[in-house]
Amino acid sequence: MHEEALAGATERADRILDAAAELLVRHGYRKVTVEDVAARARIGKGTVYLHWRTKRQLFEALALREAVVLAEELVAALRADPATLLPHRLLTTSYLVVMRRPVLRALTTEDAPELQPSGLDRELRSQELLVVERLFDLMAKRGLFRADVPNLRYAMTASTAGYFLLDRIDPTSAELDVQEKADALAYTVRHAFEPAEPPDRETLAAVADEAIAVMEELLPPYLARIYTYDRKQRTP
Amino acid sequence: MHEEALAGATERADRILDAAAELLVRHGYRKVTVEDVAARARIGKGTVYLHWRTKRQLFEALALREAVVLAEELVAALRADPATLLPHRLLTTSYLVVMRRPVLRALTTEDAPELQPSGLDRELRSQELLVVERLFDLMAKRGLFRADVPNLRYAMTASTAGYFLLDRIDPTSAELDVQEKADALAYTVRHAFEPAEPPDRETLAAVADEAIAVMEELLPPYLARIYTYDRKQRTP
DNA sequence: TGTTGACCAGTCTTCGAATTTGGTCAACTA
DNA sequence: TAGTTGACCAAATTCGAAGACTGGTCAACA
Repeated sequence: MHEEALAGATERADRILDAAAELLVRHGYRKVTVEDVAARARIGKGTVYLHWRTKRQLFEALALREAVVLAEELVAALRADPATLLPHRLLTTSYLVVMRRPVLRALTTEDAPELQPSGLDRELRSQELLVVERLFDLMAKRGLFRADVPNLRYAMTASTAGYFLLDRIDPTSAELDVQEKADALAYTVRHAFEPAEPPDRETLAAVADEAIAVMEELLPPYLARIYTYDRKQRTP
Repeated sequence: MHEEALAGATERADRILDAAAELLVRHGYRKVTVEDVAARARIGKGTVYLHWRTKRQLFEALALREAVVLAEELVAALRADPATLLPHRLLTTSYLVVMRRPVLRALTTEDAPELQPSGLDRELRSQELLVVERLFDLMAKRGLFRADVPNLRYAMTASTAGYFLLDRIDPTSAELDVQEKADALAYTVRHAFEPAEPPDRETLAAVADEAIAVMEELLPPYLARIYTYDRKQRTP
């Protein structure tokens, strides 16, 4: 790929990722072959390997692209209304985005251990963890969480996980529609972890800006990871 | 088995179930053979089939026996202190019992689809569901839950499930010890679903009695199912 | 009457062959 | 010459049949 074609290159990368996405939701990680993806993107198999070193990195790139979309949606929502930063709103927004995007849904629903974040290299992973950590700290410090929650991180994760995972286990939960579940989630988070009085408008706006900044810090390395050929990294 | 030996019979059933329990926690449902269980109980394999029609029913009996223990522990706790009926206390008590009893822990942790409640026959299952339903209604009606929770059942299930399932998925959560997790669970349920003011002592005691009655209704059919040979039922 | 283990049919495991697939690279094209 | 490709290879996966195992039965036994 020569300089001039770089734009076209990430364009092609996107086409490949589109193909991978389509096939992933239809057949699941295991049953999708690199050749299928290449064929669907109307390119040769070798060309796929000009973008990523392994099948796994290809699908990790797909997962990252979806993560970026999620982050961008959150940022957009925060810009439109800083009150989106309230934990229950942030959570339900995320929940709805995940459940409405087939790929994200497949990634959380289908347990493809190959695609779990553990597959990512340490730098990026720790960066991501750091962001979550920083967001939590930021929000906690600015009074978006009640101060006395024991093991806040764990409590949030555990209380929230069920909403994402339950349909996998208990078919009963399929009866409710996504919006109802989102409402239940919102209610739970709101009452379990938020203070009675939300912060006033100004601080909310200020913290939202900080949060946006933190999240946007994450995007460049993610984008780099998606579209830049990585000569070293080779997740084994 | 003649009349006189009936006591001895359930005694033997218990010995078999003990053997099954031991082997279940060690090797998991799949790897345990009926012959192993019989050998460990120092009886012939055929004898196992004098108690239950299938391997599956044997292990369902084991699961039921554990459920009975759980119910009894709850009843005991309720008798000792009616305030145990407060949702956050009821939940954490259950959680701690489950996590501290290897068999219950294995049954919830290890996903042996054969042992999921779905395996039980409709009558008993619906009876069990009915009990949960009735407990929920009872508690809701008497003010143990806040009145405005949307989809209370689902919200409770989803918010709670993560605490039982998370270690399976996210090894990070293994860092906290059981008591800390139980505390987090208690906090969450307490704030998410309970009213600011708990019911007064008297009504609490009264409702606890009702709850005990409801739960104890469940025990006889369970016990029957565990120890009575069932000539018809044959879960396919 | 109560117990058992030999026995049977169906299932699961094994393991080597055959096929598929991830990944490479020499040849090809524009 | 930069960029692309599909034939090619080794490794992994699937397939299939032989064999082993296990759930469940029941005639024989205690």
